[in-house]
Amino acid sequence: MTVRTRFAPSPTGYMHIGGMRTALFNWLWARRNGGQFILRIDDTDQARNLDTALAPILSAFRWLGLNWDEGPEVGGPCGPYFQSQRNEFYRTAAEKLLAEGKAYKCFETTEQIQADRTAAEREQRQYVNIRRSLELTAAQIADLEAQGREPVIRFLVPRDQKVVFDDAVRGVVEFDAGLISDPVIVRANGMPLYNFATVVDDAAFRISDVIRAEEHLSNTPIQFLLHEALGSTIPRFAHIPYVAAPGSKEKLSKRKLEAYRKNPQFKRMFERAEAVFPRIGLDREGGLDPVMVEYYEKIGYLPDAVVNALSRIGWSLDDKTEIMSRETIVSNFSLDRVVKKPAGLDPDKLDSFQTHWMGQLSPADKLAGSLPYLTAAGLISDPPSDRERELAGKVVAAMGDRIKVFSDVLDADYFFQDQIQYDEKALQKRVARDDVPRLLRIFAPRLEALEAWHAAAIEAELHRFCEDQGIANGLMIHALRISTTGSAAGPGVFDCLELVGRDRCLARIEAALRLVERD
RNA sequence: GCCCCCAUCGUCUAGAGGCCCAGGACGUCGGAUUCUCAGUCCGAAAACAGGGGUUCAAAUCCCCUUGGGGGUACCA
Repeated sequence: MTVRTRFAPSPTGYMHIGGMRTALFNWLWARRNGGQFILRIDDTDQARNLDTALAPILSAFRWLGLNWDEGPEVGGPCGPYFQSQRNEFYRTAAEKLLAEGKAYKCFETTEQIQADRTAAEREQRQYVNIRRSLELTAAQIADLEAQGREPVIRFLVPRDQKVVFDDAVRGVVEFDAGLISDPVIVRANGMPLYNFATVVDDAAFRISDVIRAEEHLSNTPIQFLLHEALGSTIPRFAHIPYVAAPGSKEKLSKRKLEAYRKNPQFKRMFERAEAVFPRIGLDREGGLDPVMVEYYEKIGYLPDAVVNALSRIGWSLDDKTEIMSRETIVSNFSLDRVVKKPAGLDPDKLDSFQTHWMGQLSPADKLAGSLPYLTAAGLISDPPSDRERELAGKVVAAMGDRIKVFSDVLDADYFFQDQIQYDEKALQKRVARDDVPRLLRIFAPRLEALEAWHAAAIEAELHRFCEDQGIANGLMIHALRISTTGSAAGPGVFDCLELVGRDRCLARIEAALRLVERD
């Protein structure tokens, strides 16, 4: 049997990182088995603007390279792939169940149901709905309908059964159907409910493996029974652990964002967002926080790093392998190596994957990834001129693995701007000390007189100077770094000087000296 | 309340009765390299939730306790 998996997002705007992990496992399982991965849009509660809510989700899939074989924009033989357009299928299925006596119209009022529930609670037993509507005669039903009472359709759960299925990650799981309330499968307004629409569609799409988060485990007996009632082939189920919030075992939720800020690692991510997004013209509205896939894209993570990190949440290849290419993951992924306990996304570990995959990038790719940040921040023009592009190339090369995420290139803004900000503390520590200002005043003219302006020549000149003066190289090196870049950290100082350019170096040394001497 | 699931270093995990006084990775802490930062390289500390069984032998199997989590909708 061909493996067909699906992921069914609701169009809610941005793509949740936990949901993406579930999608990834579906995608991996399909790819691993040479099957198909299907995207279906669960938009049964309608409303909302579908296009604006769906576009970011599809774009997140594209960014990560999780291509879908059937679904929105690509179509496929089982379409339509929007549940809102599949109503006739649900209606037909519901009518079939009704006709076979496997479902019934329920006229129960919400007040009555509430009362039944309260009674059950009082007796400390599981609430199971009372099937009063089943007692109604045809005449009574006709009467109620004539009164304009709109019934819901409930699935008649065979309560004498035990539902047993072999979950690919949990093993054999057993539920007592006697404890399951008859689920509403069609609302009074005619719209289907999740459990029902899912079953009808999974059958219609010939889904072989339902891989989903474990919060759906308790939906499974209902879906199992529905499949049986409909006479469709029951898919294999695999309930993978949900992605936990940082520092807890709770499900990661976008509603609890404020609490996550207190987690040290997540705090760092939020701070990075605050530092980067305003500079590239993004506000932090719209869910650009570390719970959403878009955050990682906009900060400048590599899809391969994110896929690598996501694949390791609840799954491992063996006892050693951590760094895995997409191909390695695809060819080794298996459901029986998925763990059962919830696991959190570790931002530190993500960063270490990121550092690794960034290191694998060619200079050209690194530049290509960095350029959009430089243009968005207005550091170079859009599109960049040849000169800007050349400078950017050199800067990116000089920055080396200091660029961990593409937006880190913004740390090198001093190569592109005339005006720089001096790091006050560093200035005090490295320039405003001992003899340094005087030495800088003597050294500046020697820089000015240098024949060729490149790193090696500058370095040679500096060494000569330090020897003449009988001082340690470090003294001048630090002073030069701070005064020409404003920053205490960065690429090798001679590269910095070369890239800043002679005129700007001289002007900045002068500016730094004035700042220091003013005190 | 009821149903279901889960439980190994701070974190992600390896471990499916002897290979484990528990292995790897991230993080942390030391040290080396160095003009800073980043990186790289060495090294260290760090875990089987508790209690009962079963067995010659248990992190691994069973039971109980505790703890965590999910579900219990005309949400998905």
